[in-house]
Amino acid sequence: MITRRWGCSVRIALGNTLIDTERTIVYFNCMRQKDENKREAIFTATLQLLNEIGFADISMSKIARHANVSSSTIYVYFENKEDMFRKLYLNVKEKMSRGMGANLTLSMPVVDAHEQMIRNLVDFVVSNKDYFLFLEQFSSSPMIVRLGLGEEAKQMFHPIYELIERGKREKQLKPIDNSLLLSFIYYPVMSFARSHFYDGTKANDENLNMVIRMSWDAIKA
Amino acid sequence: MITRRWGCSVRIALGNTLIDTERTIVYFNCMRQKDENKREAIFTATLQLLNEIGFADISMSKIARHANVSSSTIYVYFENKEDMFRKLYLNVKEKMSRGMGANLTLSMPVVDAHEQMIRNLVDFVVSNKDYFLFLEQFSSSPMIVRLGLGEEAKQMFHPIYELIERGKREKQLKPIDNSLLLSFIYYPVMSFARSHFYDGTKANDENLNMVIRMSWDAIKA
DNA sequence: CTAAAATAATCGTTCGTTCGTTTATTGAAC
DNA sequence: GTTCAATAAACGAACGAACGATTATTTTAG
Repeated sequence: MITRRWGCSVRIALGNTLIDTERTIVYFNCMRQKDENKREAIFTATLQLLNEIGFADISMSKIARHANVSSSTIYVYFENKEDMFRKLYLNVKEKMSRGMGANLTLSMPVVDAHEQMIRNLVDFVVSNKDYFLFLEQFSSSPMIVRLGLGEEAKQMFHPIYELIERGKREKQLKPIDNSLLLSFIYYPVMSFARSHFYDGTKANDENLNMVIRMSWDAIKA
Repeated sequence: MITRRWGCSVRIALGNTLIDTERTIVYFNCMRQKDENKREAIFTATLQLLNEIGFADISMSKIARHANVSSSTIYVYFENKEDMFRKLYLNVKEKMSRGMGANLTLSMPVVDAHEQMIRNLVDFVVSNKDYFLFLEQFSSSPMIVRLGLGEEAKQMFHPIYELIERGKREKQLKPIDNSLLLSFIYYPVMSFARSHFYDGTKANDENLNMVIRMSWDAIKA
């Protein structure tokens, strides 16, 4: 990682102090950079294969073939298979969490924030089918528990929990467990998304407005 | 399957006609019966292992070991791995479907039938954790599509669809897509069940009554 | 030149499945 | 009641293929 070089005169900035030296032994970095496109290619290939053939039939060699890299290259970026799945999940979960919390402010009335959040969720899921299918599959598998990602999973809903807490404080929402409220915000939307992909129930404006109204009817105080 | 025997005199019933013969070659069955306990043991072992290690790490040899049979014995009862998963799914799905439709009559008011159905669902899931976890995992995997069980999956909800159709006819429920109504009946309950198992949100009477009320508020006309 | 990225070749292991043999159960014959 | 022949259940061993991971080597960028 570190290469030794001789005889340079250098100026080093240490905070506000500048140090000039001559004929100093200088150590500096000259490592080859990782190609972040490859990490992304591996992630993308894994997502596509997982949604096509599932955890039962996926393998490192198939992922490598699909990503156009050598299977051993994967081990440059990840410790092992489990580590790759873990990092992929954290990556996708983070995007999903950001997606659902977009354009939300504390100054919005709770009812408007609720509507915005459901629109965010549907937008994100419909335009990121791979992420959605992966999250459904991963969250339903025992892997999420075995990799110790149970708490991470809950963290995904942080934007929803914030909204819920405020809604309860402002007496707009029922004063009940967060998990019960979540059951009527997040999960119906995921079901709606699945219908959109599999049953052809179009996620059109009319249906989306209905989902928003039904969810609100369920959770409002 | 068929054993040949000589010199019997037999009487054969063909509809109403009786045919007597002497010194006829007679073929009849004397095969060893399959031990249905073994089929059940294989199913049970598969369920437990799937919910413990998932589709990624399960194997026929592990299943066999866990079920106390030889791995080759599994192939007496099932054509191959896929066939076993298919039959296991159909088996569990059928039980789930029966469970959710218990004690429902067409003479009940829709609101009461709705309550009964949610109670059925929670009862079934809470007392059949293995079935619940398996159905969640299987339904979220691409296997259900690849095995051509997409239509079978919808059939599971037949009791709910019947209730929904009647509710719409009687103007008790919103006149919207079945899938939207399903999103606020079935899926919140599954979410509730998962909270029960993982988050310790007890599926007590208070919470259950709340889920029933919230679901009804969402779907009522 | 160096060092890490990237790879091809290969490791021992496990996979799903099949094979050949043994075991258990059957109704008929004795 | 005991044997008998017959057949499928049941099994242990073994198959080639593929697995996840490692090693040795080459390529590439600074």
